[in-house]
Amino acid sequence: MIPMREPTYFVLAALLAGPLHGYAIIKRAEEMSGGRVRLATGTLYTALDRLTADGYIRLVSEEMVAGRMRRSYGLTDAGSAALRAEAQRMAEAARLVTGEETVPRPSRLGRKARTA
Amino acid sequence: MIPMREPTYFVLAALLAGPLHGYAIIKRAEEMSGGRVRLATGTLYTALDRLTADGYIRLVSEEMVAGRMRRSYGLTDAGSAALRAEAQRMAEAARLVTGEETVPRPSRLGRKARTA
DNA sequence: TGACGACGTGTCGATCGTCTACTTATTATG
DNA sequence: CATAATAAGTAGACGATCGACACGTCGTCA
Repeated sequence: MIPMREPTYFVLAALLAGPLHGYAIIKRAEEMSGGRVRLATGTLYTALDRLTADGYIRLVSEEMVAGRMRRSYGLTDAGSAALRAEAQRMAEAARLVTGEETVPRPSRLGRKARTA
Repeated sequence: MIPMREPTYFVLAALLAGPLHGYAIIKRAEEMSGGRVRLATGTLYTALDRLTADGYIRLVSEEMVAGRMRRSYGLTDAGSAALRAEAQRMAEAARLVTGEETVPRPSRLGRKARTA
């Protein structure tokens, strides 16, 4: 599944912090992208079906709210791996043009030995 | 023209160092991507027409070689700008997932390289 | 000599994700 | 009372890509 289109990428990215339902994914993607990425509903719901069929996300809950189903989806391990692989690919492609290097941001938790 | 698909991005990226003809673009894109990106001829030649119509590249030379046209294309200013904007977009999207930061690589040659 | 791979440009039909537009329905705001 | 926001979903069209095909040259290897 390489490469991924932007809407698909943001659907997965929106789920990084935990499961969300459809409409919340649209809002989260918009927020993450600084307002730039606005998932159309037609894109979102077909993407949810496709990503579920591909095993990248899975339905984690179905609750009835105001007489309507609210379905929440979460990343699977495969989806998380695919998302990270895609981020890696984009970073490398971008580097070809920007001439910049990426350095790991120092995390104060679980600091590892710096591999210079 | 946001976002760009990967083949389109690599057609433009291949021209960063100067004009190339069709087949050379395919080889350069493959080389730049470490062998991963292999532009199909159907993709390449339709992309060249489209990018020319959009003003991102332009025909810079037509020579007869072995009874056949060899057309070389070069980036326009608009194409160069679009390519950099796209690289920027990808770097930002990647950063959302990888949790890394990009730092400018110190260039000891010309600062603020002028768009060829 | 004949086969084969690399070079080189180009077309065609199918595929697939996305987009626009539409539908349905509840709740909150003016 | 109308409008916006929340919420889920479908249908048809569009556009970039892909694989296959077409056509021809050049150099190499058996």
